Amino acid sequence: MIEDLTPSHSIVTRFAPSPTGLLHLGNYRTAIFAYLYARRHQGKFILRIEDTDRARSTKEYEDNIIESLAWLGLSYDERYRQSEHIEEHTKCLQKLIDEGKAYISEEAAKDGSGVVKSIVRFKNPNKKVVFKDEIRGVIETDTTDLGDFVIAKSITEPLFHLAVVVDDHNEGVTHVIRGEDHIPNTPRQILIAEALGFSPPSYAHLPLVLSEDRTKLSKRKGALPVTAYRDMGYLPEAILNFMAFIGWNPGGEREIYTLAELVELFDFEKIHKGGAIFNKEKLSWMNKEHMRLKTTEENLHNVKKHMSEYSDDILQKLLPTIIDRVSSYGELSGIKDSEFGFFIKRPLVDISKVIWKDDESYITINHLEAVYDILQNTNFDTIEGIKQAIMAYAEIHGKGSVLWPLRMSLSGQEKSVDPFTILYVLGREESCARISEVIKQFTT
RNA sequence: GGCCUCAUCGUCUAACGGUUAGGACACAGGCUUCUCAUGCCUGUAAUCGGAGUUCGAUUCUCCGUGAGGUCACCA
Repeated sequence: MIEDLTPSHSIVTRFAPSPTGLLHLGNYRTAIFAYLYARRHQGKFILRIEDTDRARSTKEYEDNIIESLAWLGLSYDERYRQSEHIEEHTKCLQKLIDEGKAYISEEAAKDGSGVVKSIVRFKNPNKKVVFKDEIRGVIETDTTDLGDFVIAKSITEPLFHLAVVVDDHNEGVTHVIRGEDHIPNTPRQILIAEALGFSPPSYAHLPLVLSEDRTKLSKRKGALPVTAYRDMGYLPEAILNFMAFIGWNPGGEREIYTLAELVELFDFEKIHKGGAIFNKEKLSWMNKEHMRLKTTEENLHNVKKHMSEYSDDILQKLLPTIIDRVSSYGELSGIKDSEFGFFIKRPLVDISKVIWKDDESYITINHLEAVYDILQNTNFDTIEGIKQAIMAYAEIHGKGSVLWPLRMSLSGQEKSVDPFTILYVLGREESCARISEVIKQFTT
């Protein structure tokens, strides 16, 4: 299941989510960038499930992360749970204590239970920490006001900062790519790394994905999990393309790229520093662009999932029209009845609406009968052929006068797909049946 | 509030000292059209402010202002 895809591992990046809730799209953008950077340099991409908070981590959330990454097509070379490395963490913790760089402190638990716990605090050397961020340049912090921060709940219960530093080092992570909200954490982690004798990795802090109000995107601001987009019928290619373009751009005016192309072009230099708002309208547009890039087979497959009651024959013939009318496959569930329902269910036609503008009803009947006759000798193999046959007549007698009644008779709707497509999809038999039905209504 | 980070159309962005500041989304108008939807064309719209540096600043520096992030025995 876990496969090693790459021969050279000079660059190692990781995505380190915490399975304590459903991760939203913004969280996954970090994974996209880490993936892109690793693949760009034929490096290694690791998925590390950060479950040191055992109480809040669940298998369900972990599975969702794995599922989401798989759907997006972000393959990793290694996967593990941080909890599997607790021995390593404890070893490092002990080393720090032995060397006087950390100490055990007996303190009352913060949960108010009154229990006294032996937490481990890091002995802050109170120095200035300077690191060069790949995106932001030199960042300098005086760590004095951090105090002796807690690095473990107990010797066997490591906390975030310690676990991250030890794991990144042991896994040979060369580039820590994460959100800007981690900048304040970086000095602490560098301090721990130095105390352990590790040379810290490079850091690249990404600009945040923002909600409409310009604050960090979050679930309560309406951010959805990746799997929700999957279920709404979005294309992973579009999600990838769109998210990669929030805060990054290869330059130039082209906007639609495949994952492979993004890998080719990815580069820290072009990453923005400022946060960017997640714009779902543009995501819709981009999704539609990617739908257009899909093969007929792929689109048919995806459309079927949302229009299961339609026959393969209808779907196949109607596909271009269907794709034109939605920007995600999921939208089909909402519009299929009103837009396409008449294809599978013969409509009730209100003959008062079949007449074009001020035409006399006998004119409408004549046109309908004429079209009916034309259809008898028309080849139904292509829309174009049908159109030519009908238009030869309609051009002479007035397009509206002929086409409107035709379309109304076929669809029963004032607004619908054009009559030629309807004819093509319905076929001669059903089309003529509907036309003669309307003629019959007029004459009785 | 302390510390940190950031700043081009409403939004996503291009421009790495010299452009009528370009593109896309959205919006508005028009064309195509039997209707709807597509498609095509056009338009509205931005360099936060102030000092420098420079022959010349969106671009470099500083100061403001504004915005965001972060200050857990979460990650």
